[in-house]
Amino acid sequence: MSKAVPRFEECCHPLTAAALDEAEAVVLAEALRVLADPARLRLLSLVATAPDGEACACDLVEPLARSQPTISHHLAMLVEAGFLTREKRGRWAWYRVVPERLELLRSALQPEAAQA
Amino acid sequence: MSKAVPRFEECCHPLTAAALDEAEAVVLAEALRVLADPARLRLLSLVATAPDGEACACDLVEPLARSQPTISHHLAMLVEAGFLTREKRGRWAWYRVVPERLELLRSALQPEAAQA
DNA sequence: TGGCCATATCGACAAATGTCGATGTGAACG
DNA sequence: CGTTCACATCGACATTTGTCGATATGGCCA
Repeated sequence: MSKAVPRFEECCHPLTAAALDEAEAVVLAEALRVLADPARLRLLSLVATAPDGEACACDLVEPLARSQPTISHHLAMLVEAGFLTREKRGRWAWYRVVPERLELLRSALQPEAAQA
Repeated sequence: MSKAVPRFEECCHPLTAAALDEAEAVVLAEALRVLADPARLRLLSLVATAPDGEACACDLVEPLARSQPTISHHLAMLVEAGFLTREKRGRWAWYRVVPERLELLRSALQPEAAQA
């Protein structure tokens, strides 16, 4: 489940510009799959709307109504996929969204996108 | 796997505007999950780039390198989720993309989206 | 009408995934 | 130091999912 080099640029060849080959489709699908889960969408949403744009993992377990290991697992997936960054301060882990990563995905869904 | 009323409007509350509740997250995740597969992304891409914006199912099996039932299954999912429309003409089934549906999804990933 | 063709549906199965409880790790604090 | 706390990792398990071959459906044509 871990990649040496997350190839984000390859991720988002626009769907409607040219037919995707299998390799491109796999990379894009992996990115979308990370978002295609209610728990991870809510985590992303919670972090995005948190004061100062960052949220502590300790504040994310309760609202999700899932166990702490499960939350930790989902956060790790979001970080590995580049949608979140993690900064450990003392005993706590703080998360921030990476807007550029979301924008990259959006560009793949864009009609007639000029990926230049 | 079939819904009486596909609630597309509920689908795409912007992630970064307000924290998603579980129900909203489930709907959005379902939409993303449909796209989070290489075969379905390639189908969408093939239809989008086809001449006159429509493609016959008969031309989609070979490039995908999967069996005919598998292609049919993925096309059905894309239609049910609203990303494609199907029109049966004679013995053939013709598919078209629904750009508004993709745009709806894009709006959910939009930072600071004004969903008004 | 009978056969062929394109597509959809069915049933099955291996692989992937979300979830949990138990446990490991490492920082802070008395 | 030993304890506590926040978080990550591990191992397990039930469910979901992508895929296939076999078969059903329904239009077209000789």
